[in-house]
Amino acid sequence: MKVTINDIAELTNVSKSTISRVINNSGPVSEKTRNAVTEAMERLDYKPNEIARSLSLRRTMTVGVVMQDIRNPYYAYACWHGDRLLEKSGYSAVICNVDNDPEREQACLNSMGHRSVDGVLCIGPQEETANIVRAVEEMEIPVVLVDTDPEIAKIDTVNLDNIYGGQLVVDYLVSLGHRRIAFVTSDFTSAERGRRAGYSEGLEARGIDLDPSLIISQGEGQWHRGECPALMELIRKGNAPTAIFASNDFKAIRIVRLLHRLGLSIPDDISLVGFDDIDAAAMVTPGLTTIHQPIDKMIDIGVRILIKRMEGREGPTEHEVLRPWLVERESTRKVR
Amino acid sequence: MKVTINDIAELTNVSKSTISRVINNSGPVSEKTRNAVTEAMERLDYKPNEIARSLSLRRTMTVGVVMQDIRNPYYAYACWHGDRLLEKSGYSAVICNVDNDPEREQACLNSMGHRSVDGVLCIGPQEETANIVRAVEEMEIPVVLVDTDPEIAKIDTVNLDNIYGGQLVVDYLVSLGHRRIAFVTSDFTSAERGRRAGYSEGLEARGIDLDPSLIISQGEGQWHRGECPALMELIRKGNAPTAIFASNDFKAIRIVRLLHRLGLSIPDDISLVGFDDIDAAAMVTPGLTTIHQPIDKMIDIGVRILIKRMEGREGPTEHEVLRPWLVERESTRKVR
DNA sequence: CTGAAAGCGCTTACAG
DNA sequence: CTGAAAGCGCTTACAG
Repeated sequence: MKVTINDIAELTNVSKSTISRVINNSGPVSEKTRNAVTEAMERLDYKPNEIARSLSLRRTMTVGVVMQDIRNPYYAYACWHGDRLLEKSGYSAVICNVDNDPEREQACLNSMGHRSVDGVLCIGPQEETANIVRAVEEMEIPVVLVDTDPEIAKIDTVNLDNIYGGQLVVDYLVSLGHRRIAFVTSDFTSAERGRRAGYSEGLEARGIDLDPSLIISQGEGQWHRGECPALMELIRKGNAPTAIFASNDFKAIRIVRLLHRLGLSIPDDISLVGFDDIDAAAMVTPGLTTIHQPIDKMIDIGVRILIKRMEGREGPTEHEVLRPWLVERESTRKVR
Repeated sequence: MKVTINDIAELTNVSKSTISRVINNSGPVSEKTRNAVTEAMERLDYKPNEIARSLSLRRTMTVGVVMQDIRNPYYAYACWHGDRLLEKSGYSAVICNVDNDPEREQACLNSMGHRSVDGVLCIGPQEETANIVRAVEEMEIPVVLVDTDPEIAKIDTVNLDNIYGGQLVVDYLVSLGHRRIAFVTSDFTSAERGRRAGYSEGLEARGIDLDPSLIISQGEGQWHRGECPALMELIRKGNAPTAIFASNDFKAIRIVRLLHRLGLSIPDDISLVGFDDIDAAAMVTPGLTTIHQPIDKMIDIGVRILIKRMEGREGPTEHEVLRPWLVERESTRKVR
């Protein structure tokens, strides 16, 4: 039923070699036959079968995008941006969601091989990076990693300077007079661990002793449920910090809710700083002071590298590291 | 470089017909040759080329998912859920983002034809439905629409009863003693228009005259910028409603911010109800009372219909309409 | 149980 | 400028 190149050949009495030439604008074709063919294609509403094309050309012009969790708006945005860039360069994206599950990630990477994508872009942090490294090494197609760093020299990566970001937060809070600054996290990803390192180093640089009771780490499950018993305990005992640094905005927003229930006001009683600058950070009340992670720039660079590799350009492995910056909103103020 | 079925044939001295049989478990193969083939495949780490397979079989086992805006967390969730279901049935999803742009949507639908997906699932409301209808009619593959209703009898659709949802809100607010209930919207999609109709009908059913000054409609651009001058004006003039019904949670969250700036408290000064029950509705402070739209169920049904169609089962066009329900949180209270 | 052959819908040297 | 032929990597009647 679907019209093929043969139908056009039959209708126009032109060989499919020539028709292929007009479709792809490859090789010389006389004006006359070109017109005839073009007209026939329009008349029959002919569209080349991309599958057949891919098989012949041995390239599919699609790239696989593997996402840890597309439900996370931050990565959904990254995905959106990547898709747009790829499309501009004539590629289309096949998005594969792996839900932070290393097994599904492995399966996904495998199927990317089967489905014959021309390259793979992995977006988002993962707890475990061993499997991705193994998978990448087995692939014959280029892979670039954005916002996840297995620290393997031969894989192209684009990352944020999380340590610097952590320091920024501490510097800023200290400049507002805060000295009792809590850090809340899950230490789930290397990004969070970097932010924690920045927190420690920032305090040290300012000559503030690190109080271990102010570092609160709990599983992602608890965060999802919106609980943080350790922090509640601290406050109940009268040891409340004057400021809280949350390892990401998602956790910061949870904290807003918890403090509100306790009758504490942000920023009057406690200042709060997040990390990432997700959309919700600006929408929430009070607006969240946070560290802006330029995910769009990171994706820009990642896509650029990937396209370069897919076009066969070799060159040394790239490891880009971008610097974040602070966005001041309404959740922080000078300590009383 | 990539190992093909021919390499296996050569290595095992078995014809590729037979090898294909063991790969697909189609037709009889002796235990002995099956073992030999399986072993060879493992040894060479052979993976069938899905592109070639698709070309032969004339089905790709992929479905196109067209999203109006994947950055919208609500639809990102829908997409995630759909992807998961499809995967369970052996399909993989190609997600295509169209950014509420009818032209990009058209292009996307066209390219879906090229890329030879086996079916298309469209998720999310669109302002204009004429083009999708046209495109769908030209397609030789099944298409089902979720949460968008062009009101065309021959396209399968799954939708929410938005009118009923709007009535639910009014009933609930009236039961709390509210009579001055504002409705804020953009009237952008048919869903919003349905909610508005429910609002009007709900008021009428309760014998409350509709006050046109309490219906505030403004473009999505203004909502994005977080402005709502008409509402501000109303309040400044002392004509504040006692409750506000926002056509979706996104707008409700904007309202929270605006009222907060005015020094008004939710729910003490004004009650607020949203629509959709996005994740943020539960995370925000105060927790947002809203109408739960069971998008996962809607996707379930949509995918089920689509798979049925892709498997060739005909049957009458389906138009499912689901009922939403109210989720009470902290943004509403009895009128003083 | 197994294999040779044709076919899926394209592209691309090669020869004319 | 144009066409016949081979090939991309699979599947599937058909014959044995």
